[in-house]
Formats: sequence, C-alpha cells, structure tokens
Amino acid sequence: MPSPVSIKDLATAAGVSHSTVSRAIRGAGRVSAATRARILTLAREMGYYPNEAARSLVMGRTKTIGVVVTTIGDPFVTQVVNGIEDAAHEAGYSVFLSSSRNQADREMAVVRVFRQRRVDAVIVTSSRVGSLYGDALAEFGVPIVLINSQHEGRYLYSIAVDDTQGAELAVEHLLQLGHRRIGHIGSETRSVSCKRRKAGYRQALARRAVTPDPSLSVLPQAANDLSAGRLGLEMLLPANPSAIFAYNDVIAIGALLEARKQGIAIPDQVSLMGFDDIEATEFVTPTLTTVRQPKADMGRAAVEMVLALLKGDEVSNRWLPGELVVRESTTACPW
Amino acid sequence: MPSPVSIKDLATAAGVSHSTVSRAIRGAGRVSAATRARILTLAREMGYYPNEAARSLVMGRTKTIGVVVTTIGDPFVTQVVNGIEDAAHEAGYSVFLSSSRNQADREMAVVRVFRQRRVDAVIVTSSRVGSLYGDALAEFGVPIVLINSQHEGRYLYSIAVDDTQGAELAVEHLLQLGHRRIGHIGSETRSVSCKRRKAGYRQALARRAVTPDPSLSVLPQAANDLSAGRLGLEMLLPANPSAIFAYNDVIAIGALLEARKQGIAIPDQVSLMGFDDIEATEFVTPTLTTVRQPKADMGRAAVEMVLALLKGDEVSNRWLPGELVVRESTTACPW
DNA sequence: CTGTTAGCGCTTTCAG
DNA sequence: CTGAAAGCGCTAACAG
Repeated sequence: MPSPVSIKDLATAAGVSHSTVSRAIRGAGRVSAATRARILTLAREMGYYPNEAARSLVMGRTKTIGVVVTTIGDPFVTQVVNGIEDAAHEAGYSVFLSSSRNQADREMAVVRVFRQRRVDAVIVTSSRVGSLYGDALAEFGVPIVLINSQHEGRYLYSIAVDDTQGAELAVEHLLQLGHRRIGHIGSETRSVSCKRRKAGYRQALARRAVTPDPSLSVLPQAANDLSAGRLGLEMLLPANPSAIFAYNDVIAIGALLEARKQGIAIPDQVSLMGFDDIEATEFVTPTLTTVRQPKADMGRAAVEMVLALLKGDEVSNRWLPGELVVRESTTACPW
Repeated sequence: MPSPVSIKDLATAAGVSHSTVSRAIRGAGRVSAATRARILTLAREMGYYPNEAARSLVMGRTKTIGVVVTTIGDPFVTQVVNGIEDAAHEAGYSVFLSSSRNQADREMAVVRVFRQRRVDAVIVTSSRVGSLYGDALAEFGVPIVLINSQHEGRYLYSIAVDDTQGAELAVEHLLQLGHRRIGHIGSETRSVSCKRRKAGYRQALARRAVTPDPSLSVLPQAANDLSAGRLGLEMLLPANPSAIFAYNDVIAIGALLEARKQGIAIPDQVSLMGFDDIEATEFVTPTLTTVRQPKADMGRAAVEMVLALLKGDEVSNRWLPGELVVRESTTACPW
C-alpha cells in the first residue's frame, strides 16, 4: 500500500505552502496561474487524491447520502436505487446502501451507522418504517426523504407514485374494455398505499356509475406477495369477476399462476392487471398489463429533494403519476 | 440541526479529559469502571455518536468497502449485493454502492471517488472490467476482489461460481432424461464464463460418449440477453435439438418466449434450462429448470476475502459450486 | 498572490 | 488510572 500522498507532500514538492496547494486543487481563492498549473501537474504525477474524510471533518459535511431499503432484492427497490445512485453521482454525492430487512434491531443499527458516518441526508425507500426507527431518524437532524412510504403523514418530505390516479387509470382501462365485475386483490403489508389504490379503484367505478360489490374486493393474508396473489384469486373466484386489478405485479403474477393451475384462461376468461411494472411482467405469459411506476425517476426526484433541502430551499412533496402499460393480460369483457 | 455532540462536550460534562472519554467509549485502555459508566450514560443522554470521519482520519482506515456493479438492475447483481451488504454490516463495514454502466468515463469516476473516500477495499461484481479501469483500481493499492469476473487471470483475488461444474450438472441432468441432441445458446458479452460453461457442456457430453454437433451450439448477437435467447432458439431450431441449455436464465427465458410464439411446447417437444436461478424462473410458464448460483453466498465470500486480505492473511480464490434446481421446463426426451 | 495559524473530532504516545 | 500534547489531512480566516 503506497501510503497516499497528501497536500503537504505536494506542497514540499512544489515548494509552496500546503494552503496554496489546497487552493490550487480546489480552484478556490487566488493562485497564480503558473503555480496553479505546476501544482496540478504535480498532483497528477504523484497520484494525489484529496482525502474526503479530512475534508468532511473540517467542512462539516460528508457528501454522502444514506439509503435505507427493506431489501435490495425487491425489484421495485432496485430500480429506485438505480435512480438514486445516478442522481447522487451526478451531484458529487456517494451513496451508502443499507438494508433493514424490516428487523427492528437492524433498523436501529442502520440509523446508528449513518449517524456515525455523518451522512448529509437519508433516503428511505418503500418501507413501513417502525416508529422507533422513525424517531431515531428524525432526531438525527438531517433531511430525510421517504419514497413510497407506508407511514401516514409522519414526515414532511416524501416522493411517491400517485396511487389513486394510477389505480384509476388501471380500472378505467378495464372499464373501457367493457368489464363491470372488476375484482381487487389488496395487500396486507402495504396498508397505506393499498388504501389509496383502492380509493382509486372505487372512484373509477363511481365515475361510470358501477356500484362496487364488496365480495369483489379481497385482502389475502399470505406469507408473501406471490402466494397472496394465488390466495387472492381463489378468494375472488366465487364472486365471478371478469377482470381483476391486483395491488401490485407480484400479486398479479401469483394470481396468474394460480389461474393457469386452475385452468382459467387469462385474458380470455378473466382479464388481469397489476401495478408497478416490474421486469417480470414481460416474462410471464401472457405478459402483464400494469401501471408503471416511474421508479428511477422517483429515485432521482428523492435526490433532487435532498439537494434542495440541503441548500435550504423550500420543497413540497411530490406525487409522480403512474402510467398505463397495456400488455397481453387484459382484453375485452367476454360477456 | 442540533450540531452533533463531540468527545469534548462529553469530557467537559463528565469533568474529565477528552482522551479519557475516548478510552471509555472504545472500551480500550484502562479507565475506572466508575468513570467509564458515568461517561457511557452521559453519552447516551447527550446523544453522542462517534464521528467516523475523524476516526478514519487518524486511524488511516475508513471501514468502508466500495462496491462496483455494472448495473444494479441485473437480478444477479442484486442478490450478490445483498450478500455483500449483509456480511459487511456484520463486520462493521459500510458499503458504498456505485454503478459503472460499462461506461469508461463512469468507471474512472467510480474509481476516483472510491479513492478519495479512501475505501478500505473494493469489490467488483460480474463486470468485464475495462483495462484502464483495472489498472486504475490496481494502482489504487487496496484489496480488490472480483466476483464472476469476465476478465481472465489479471487479478489475484476472485470469487466465482464454478461455471464448468455447473454446466456439467445441467447437461448431465438433460442426459439423464435421455436427451442426446442438446443445444447450447452462448453469450457474446460474457465470453470468459461462457467459454467455461461450454467446456462443462462438452465434458458432460464426452463422459457419455455423445459426440458434440457444432450446429447445436450457437452464439447469437443481440441487443440484450432476452432477445439473444429468442434469436438463439431460431438459430438452433434447424439443428433439431430435443433439449437446450442456455448460458443463463434470461437467455433461456427469451428462448422460452420465442418457443411459445412459434408454437413449440416446452418441455414436451423441447426441454429447456438456464443458469443463475434468478427470481423470474418461478414466474415463467413452465417454471425454469436451472443451475443455481449461490449469489448471496458469493457476496458474503467476497467480504470474507476482503477481511482476510485486510488482516494480511493469505487467501486463495474460491469457486463456489452451482446447484441443480429442477423445475418444469425439462422432461424426458420424447424421442 | 501566498504563507501562517488554528482547528474540525478523534486516537495515541508519553508522563504523571 | 488519567491528563497533556501531538497529529491525521484538510479548509479557512488573517496577515502580509
């Protein structure tokens, strides 16, 4: 390990003081063009890279953002992180990634670590933050931006998809296809956005004067989304829906798989759609109609919000619109 | 922002010197149990969190690992990062995540940033590192561990799946099902591991004294893996295979979709399998037989290797075995 | 335009 | 067992 060269090494090599070097490197303060150039080439030759830790220490900021996810495996989270990393990189920020696994102890640990690292801001994606966790983060005193939070109105700053609008879009699509008996499979674990999507579902029906049948709305309790979808389909079948709008794509795919197992043709007998637009929607047969969440954009938006907060600007919460993506799993009502 | 309390604040509050506080906090050096306890409770009350930047500065290490991925979106990468983050967290390390996008300028930028941040080590996952990039990383002087590198024998430290063994496992499975005309769809973009898997394919055939038919081995050139799979199937069809072993799952899924389009029944007419065991294997119909890469384990192994290197231990490269996962897309040869 | 000085928060000798 | 002092690499007044 060739111990890294410091500003001092450069200074002696260039025959100037270390503060002149500092100024030259940063391009701040006045330094004669000549010495500046000399220092810069010297820096390159000697392989100088400013020590960000030292800089952080004196400047009181780290140029890092702590990103908390429940699990990196979630296909939704992945794309959001992509957007975050991208925007952060552009702005000269680095990203600490940490997953909470929805475990209280880990959540606390993550907060502690971020605190010790003095991250300039925290972005939390799509987790139903436990209250402990939330408090710890809040008292931490740095900007916190939540993406698709499942925690109602506790925090100031958030980026989310417009669940209601997205759901309306979905159900409107089904209505236009002539469906009237439209089922809905909800999600136990994301109560807040589920509630909003269900509201959108109802509003879309209402606009067309379709009276909602309670038996067409189910809330399966299952180990994970895929099995929730399977269970949801079973629960819905007795109500005889011609179309189903699932809370999200994984649930929809679960329903799709179960339908196949039961010999129900999608979309010929039942149209089916989800929400999110995860990659797998293209892998299933039939490919899945869905409402796209602008995942990467949401990540970028979160970073923008963070930067604005760091600058001291006023910011307001943003609700990004969902976008209908029609694929093969929905078709005209057969009745 | 309540400016963070420092060791000094604690010192004055406790009526001791700041070095005593330092010792107490770390539990290092001798401090009387009494004062130690006093300081610790005080620390809790006042919300003290050691400033890791300051610590890094004096200790000459940051307890951070820089992780480079080509893109976070890749389902393989995702799980590896999961394992990395997990193991790093356990060891008290934080993870900087950065994606290179396979763009030369970004690759250089990532290295530069990691260098400035003085990460203690770098883990690079599944990228065919450009040579520039590689050199820059190498001269950086910290341990670098590569996971599934597509760069032959340039680096000392690597973790990879045993491509050859995995491929043998796959082809052996097909052979046991009675298949003899086994096609193979390769990957343009991952030449190194593709070569190894192909070697495994050949060895498995050889062991059963099946002479390989060159027309059964194709290397489609396509924009991405999914379309490579589609194209691969088309290229393979004239050779009349009863089974196909694709380089990876996404390619296999591409082939699967194309087969459906062409009215070819999988697995009744053609058995099909992939490699990796990504999530989507469970979403497709039929579900996909594959060779599981222990992705999270590979991530963990990389961290273990990093820690060993940091400790100055000798390490040797590891090849983790693949594991056969039989699902629905393979069945007995119909002929 | 450049050097001197102080100090960010912490660890680490070295004395006591 | 505890304190004093130095210094990690850098920025930021403040003089010159």
